[in-house]
Amino acid sequence: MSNVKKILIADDEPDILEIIQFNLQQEGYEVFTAKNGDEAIEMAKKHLPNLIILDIMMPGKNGIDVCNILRMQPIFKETLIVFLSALSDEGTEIRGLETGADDYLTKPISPKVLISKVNALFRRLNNEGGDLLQLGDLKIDREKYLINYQGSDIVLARKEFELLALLASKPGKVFLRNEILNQVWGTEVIVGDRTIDVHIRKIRQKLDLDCITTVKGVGYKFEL
Amino acid sequence: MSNVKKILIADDEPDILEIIQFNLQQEGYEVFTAKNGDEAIEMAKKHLPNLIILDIMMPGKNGIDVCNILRMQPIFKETLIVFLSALSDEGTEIRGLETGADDYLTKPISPKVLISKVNALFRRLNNEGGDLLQLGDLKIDREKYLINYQGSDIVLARKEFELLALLASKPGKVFLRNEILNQVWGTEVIVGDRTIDVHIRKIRQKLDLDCITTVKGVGYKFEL
DNA sequence: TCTGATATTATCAAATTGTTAACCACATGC
DNA sequence: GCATGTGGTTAACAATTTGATAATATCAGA
Repeated sequence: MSNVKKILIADDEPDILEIIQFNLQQEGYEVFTAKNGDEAIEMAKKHLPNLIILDIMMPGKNGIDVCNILRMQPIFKETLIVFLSALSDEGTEIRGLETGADDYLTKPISPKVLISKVNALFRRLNNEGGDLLQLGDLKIDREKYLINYQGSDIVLARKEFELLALLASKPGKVFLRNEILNQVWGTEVIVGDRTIDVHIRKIRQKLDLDCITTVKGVGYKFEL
Repeated sequence: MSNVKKILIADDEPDILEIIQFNLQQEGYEVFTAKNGDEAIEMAKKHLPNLIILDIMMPGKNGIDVCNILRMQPIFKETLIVFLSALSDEGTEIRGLETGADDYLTKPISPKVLISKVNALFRRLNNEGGDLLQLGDLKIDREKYLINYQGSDIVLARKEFELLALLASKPGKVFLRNEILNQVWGTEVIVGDRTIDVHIRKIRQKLDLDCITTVKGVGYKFEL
């Protein structure tokens, strides 16, 4: 996962949208916004955020609808989703959580508390990877930007490193080309598809270990 | 992680302790209780619960102290910790979350909501498995894009995989040719009917398992 | 048996990826 | 300022795989 976490906020009140956006940006997150449910789904598909904050009551599709729709797609299974609602109704809260949300927050909420909650959510998500991956003979140190295979260090360029680190973060999982582009290159930059191939090739070359498998028409995966 | 989740609740009010314990037990969790901070730490070490619910204000060590002490030990790094407090003070909540807690709940809280929250926390922790269908000897791993039959992996091309995954998603259900076209090929693309047959054939060939039944004039269905 | 539907096979077109070389931007050291 | 090296991207072409279709064979039910 790239360093900067992406957060999508969906709310029909521009003021709230702006306040939350500002505060989360201050905290170092990359923030996207949506004014309604449909826009939220569109933005989610486009930017593949790590966390989505959904207002429940929005014109058109409401937050719970959006959550349901997203959760049906495998690519959003891991995505953190929290509701942010003025409704402190017990039934709604339960329904929200059972839809597959990770938390249910009620308005009004102070920016500081919101940030604490967001940080807490990410803290746990991050822990799954850790800064040092060890996979058989292969060690990947994200902090020191170092690869070590069978005791000897291997120098990878930054993109190569990030690409390998991403794939290795979930061995076996197939990363779609889209996912890779979003995580390694970010949503801003647009690069061609061949670019990924070339980097994959370089990694395969430097690690003569045959650990990256092509899944044609889908993406790549890491496997020892 | 074992099947039955263990939960430790620490609160100095016996009534609350009992209500929560009862409700969580009803939900199928194994519940331990502690009446104060020291007891909480002792029970945590003894039973290694998956989730600890801590009251903030307790005689002796308060909840935040307990959280701090536990989080220092590697063995409790993965343990879910949530605070449950009558203090809705913003500063305390932030401090609690920054201590390394996963959530901060405020009393009074309805048992149903509490259970929803607890379930939500466990849901994410469990997700390590990813999404895979298991049908007898046949495993379909959508994340790893892999078919495994009786222990050996089978490689399917994308359309083949998607087609099989679709049929297998509802064993027994007959999928009309139209449905299949819509789900696998999308509404945009127009392909002939024979195309489906050919893909079905390839799947049948690769899995020598006879699991796809033709329903003449209607469609196909998956059955073991 | 006849007929409509599906299975099979071979074939071709299209899509996807691998590979190499070249290019540009940028930093470094002379 | 100027050569040099590195990293990242792209273009161009080769190699490969996949997907779709047509043609033919086969099957099941009326």
